[in-house]
Amino acid sequence: MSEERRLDVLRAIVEDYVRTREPVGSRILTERHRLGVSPATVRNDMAALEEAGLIAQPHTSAGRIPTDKGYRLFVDQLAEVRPLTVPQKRAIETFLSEAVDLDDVVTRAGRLIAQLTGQVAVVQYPSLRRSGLRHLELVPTAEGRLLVVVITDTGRVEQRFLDVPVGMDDGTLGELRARFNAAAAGHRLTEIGTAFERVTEAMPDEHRALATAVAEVVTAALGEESEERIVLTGQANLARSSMRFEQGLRPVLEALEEQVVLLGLLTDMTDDAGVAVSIGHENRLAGLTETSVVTSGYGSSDGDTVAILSSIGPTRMDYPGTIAAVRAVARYLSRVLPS
Amino acid sequence: MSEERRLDVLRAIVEDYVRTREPVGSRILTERHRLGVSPATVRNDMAALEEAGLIAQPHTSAGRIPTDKGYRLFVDQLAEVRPLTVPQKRAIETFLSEAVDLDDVVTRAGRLIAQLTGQVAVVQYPSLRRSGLRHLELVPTAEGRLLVVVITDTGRVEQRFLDVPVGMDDGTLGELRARFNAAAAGHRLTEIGTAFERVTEAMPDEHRALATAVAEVVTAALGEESEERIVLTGQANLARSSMRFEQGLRPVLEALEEQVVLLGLLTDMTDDAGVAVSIGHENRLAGLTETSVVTSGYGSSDGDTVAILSSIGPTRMDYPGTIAAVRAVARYLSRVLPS
DNA sequence: ATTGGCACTCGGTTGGCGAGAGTGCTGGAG
DNA sequence: CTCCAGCACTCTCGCCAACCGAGTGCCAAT
Repeated sequence: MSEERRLDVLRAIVEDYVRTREPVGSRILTERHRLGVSPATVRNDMAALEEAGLIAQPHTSAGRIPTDKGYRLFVDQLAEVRPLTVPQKRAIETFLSEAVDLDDVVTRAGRLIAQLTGQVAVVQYPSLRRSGLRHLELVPTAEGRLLVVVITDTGRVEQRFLDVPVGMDDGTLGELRARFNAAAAGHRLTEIGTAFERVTEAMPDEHRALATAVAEVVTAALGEESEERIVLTGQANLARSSMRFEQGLRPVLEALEEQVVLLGLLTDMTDDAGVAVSIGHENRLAGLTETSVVTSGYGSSDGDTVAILSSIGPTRMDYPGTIAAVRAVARYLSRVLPS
Repeated sequence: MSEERRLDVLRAIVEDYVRTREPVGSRILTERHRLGVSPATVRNDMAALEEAGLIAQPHTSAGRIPTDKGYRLFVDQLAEVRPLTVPQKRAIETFLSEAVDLDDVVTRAGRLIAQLTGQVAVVQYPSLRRSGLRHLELVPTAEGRLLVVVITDTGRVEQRFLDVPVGMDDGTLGELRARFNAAAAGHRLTEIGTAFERVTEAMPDEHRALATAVAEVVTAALGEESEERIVLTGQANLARSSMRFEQGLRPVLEALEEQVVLLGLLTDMTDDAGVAVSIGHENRLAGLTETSVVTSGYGSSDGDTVAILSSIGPTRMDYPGTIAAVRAVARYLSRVLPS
């Protein structure tokens, strides 16, 4: 009983089941896959695979379907990488390069993933905490309010209002702006706290209060976990006939709306290098036990990960295709990101 | 055969059907609604209502359900306004007032609507074209690129990159910024084109090219239809057991993802005054023929509509409750919006 | 105009039956 | 030791018939 053929059988089962979404039996398998052996032999292999927990049968007299564990083995060892077609690559490139600002880049990336994979796409905005500061702007508004605008080198713009008790003139403001910008230039947003401290200390007494207030607002705004934003696209794909979830799609949609939790999941599973896959019950989120998640980090061209993008679909998904699409978009995105 | 009682019957049918989501028959009706007449009489009224196209029966021996036309009559004449409870109002107020910036306001408004109505919420960002300009910022980035940041009085921030062929010094940039800001102060974004023209004409020759380029980018960016952004929340509500669509929810989800078309629909149906309702086939969008849309404009406290928010659910929805929720959120939103 | 009575219609459910698909097992061949 | 053909067994699915109940429409009586 060759070990190798058993894996061939598993691969054949996964591929067939993904394509037809019907449990696959021994006869069909031998007809469609030139395994060179008879159905009876395949049945023996199947029994072994089932014993190992890699496949299961929905009911006694039905074919087999892969288990989560089976998919895992398939993804790790059996799946053949299938690069995107040239037209697909070109489509990604042109569609992304047409984007006019960061919002546009992120939503377009989402559409792209949703379209290429036929599944749900999740794209995170470049994380503030992993970005650098490009520019800090202070805009006085009518009454005693100050608008603080932070522009990162990944293109994000954040704004906060600040109530300033004392009046201030444009000169002070200009100086403040210049000093802060000089102090922060090139630093990661997480590191500017100390740089700002030096600035505030150097300010003349009468303006020190204002300076500390600004510094506080900026660091507070950028430290907030809640400011991690994501974009969701392609939910309509979940309702396609090809996706039937045992539990219905309610739990899935609900899980997707818990953006904070969802983002946590994605962050945890993404290691810096390349694409990560989480299958079925490997997802700690209850609503996603019938789905698999394929994610990749993306970032500036120097390889730093500043955000995550991913595709979510049923465990019975086209893993090679999805992985290829996610990887490709992540790469192009890294190239296109303002840096 | 009193006309008035016939309408009572219609109202009773709508209310019962909305609550139980089951076709309602003559017996049940008399039991639950103290109409003071017997089932047989109700049957006669029902026959008349059906003749008038206000109700229908799914199959011969089932109760009646309202038609789109029936809902329309109900909404226009029969529905009793039901104000929100005090706790609900308070919840709206506190939840919205906790928002830290415009993004936050819009997403919170969406969550609120989705939660209050148990349906899908659509919230449009304040339209650029109907906003005023608060501040224009020019930020030079490393190479010969200029980042143009536009801040509106509704709190939106838009940004565009601009390639500038010639070198430029901070002084020129500062002057340009000052002039543009002075010229645009207080104007609607749609009107700043002419104001900008005067600025560019007044510039010395060597900087005129740069000035026109900036003016062009700003007006182009703000004129784009595509820059109308919306936020969608509560899709998970569509999958609740209480919502069964004949055609499944695929067409609904698809319609919701066509953001441009959807926004067009909402814009068309919103008249400046108050809440508008569009029922079933009144929606021109094919995917939304089984749904009803309740929208309201919102804007700054002076009553101008700068954006739209709405709730979308099955035609069999709680109209009074939905209308009340949409109206309330729109009002609070108008108060909270920076102005 | 309203009402009680009555025959009728039709969808939904239940139970039984047969066909088909797939399995596990066993015994024999290479 | 591996492979394979044959066979009995199991279980789902689709079909059909029968039945039940809810609800209607109509009519005659008040």
